[in-house]
Amino acid sequence: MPELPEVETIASGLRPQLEARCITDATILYERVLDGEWNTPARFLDAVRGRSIVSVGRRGKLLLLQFDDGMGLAFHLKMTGRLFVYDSTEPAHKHTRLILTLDNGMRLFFDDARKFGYARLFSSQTLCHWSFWQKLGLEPLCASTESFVAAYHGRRGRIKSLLLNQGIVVGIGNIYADEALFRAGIRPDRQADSLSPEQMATLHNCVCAVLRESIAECGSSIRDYRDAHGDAGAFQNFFRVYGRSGEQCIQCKRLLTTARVAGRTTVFCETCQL
DNA sequence: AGACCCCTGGAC
DNA sequence: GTCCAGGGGTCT
Repeated sequence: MPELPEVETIASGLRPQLEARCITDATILYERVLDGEWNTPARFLDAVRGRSIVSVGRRGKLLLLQFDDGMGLAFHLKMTGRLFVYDSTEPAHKHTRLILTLDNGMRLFFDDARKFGYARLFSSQTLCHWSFWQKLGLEPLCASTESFVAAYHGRRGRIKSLLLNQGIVVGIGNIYADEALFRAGIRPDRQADSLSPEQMATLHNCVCAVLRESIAECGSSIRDYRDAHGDAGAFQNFFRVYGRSGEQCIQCKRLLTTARVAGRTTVFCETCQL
């Protein structure tokens, strides 16, 4: 699934196609794609028709369409969600769950093979009752190193599971957790409270570096991810550990180790990461 | 911290 | 068939 760089890439691609457009209609092909207070087709349709999109943004791994009156629509793509804009001739695909029709005749498709993703309408009122939203942590690329280090201070548990915790810092998933920890020379199973502030500062630098480099490559395409134009990203060609279990460490040439950390497959180098 | 759960599809 | 997958929620 899309992590921060992938959602950022999708937002960049959708922006010119959606900004200043009006939503004239919606087609719900899978009812459970709707989340939140407007989670029935009737409520959703009634609330979304006629809204104009003033901006396309991202918060953590959520893609946001902001309307003009404090309302908005949030998409969580989870593992296999995709967003594309097509012209009116494009038929719904096998995994299309939601279609928004625009005032220029184009249509925004939300496709999601595994049905984990959702679309959630929100208003400034309802946003405060959405606990996932309320709990979201720091944006890593906006946070100062001091605030990043402070956010993890006093937290217990393995560092990788804390990196995956969206309540502390947002946007990091399984790929970028492993890649950042390798760059920082930190084992994924290290207890976070055993790391020095200097090591945590290094980790912040590595998190930012890997996220920025991935954004520059339009994200990582392993299986399902495609940007808003249907194109694959290229950052998978630059992975140092993710998906390379059993291959040689690029630094020390020893074989990379695979483990299960925080319930996720984890690849790291036992020599280079301490 | 772990074990499930939500689902589907691809690799083997 | 079995196992795996860019996420996150809940329950023990």
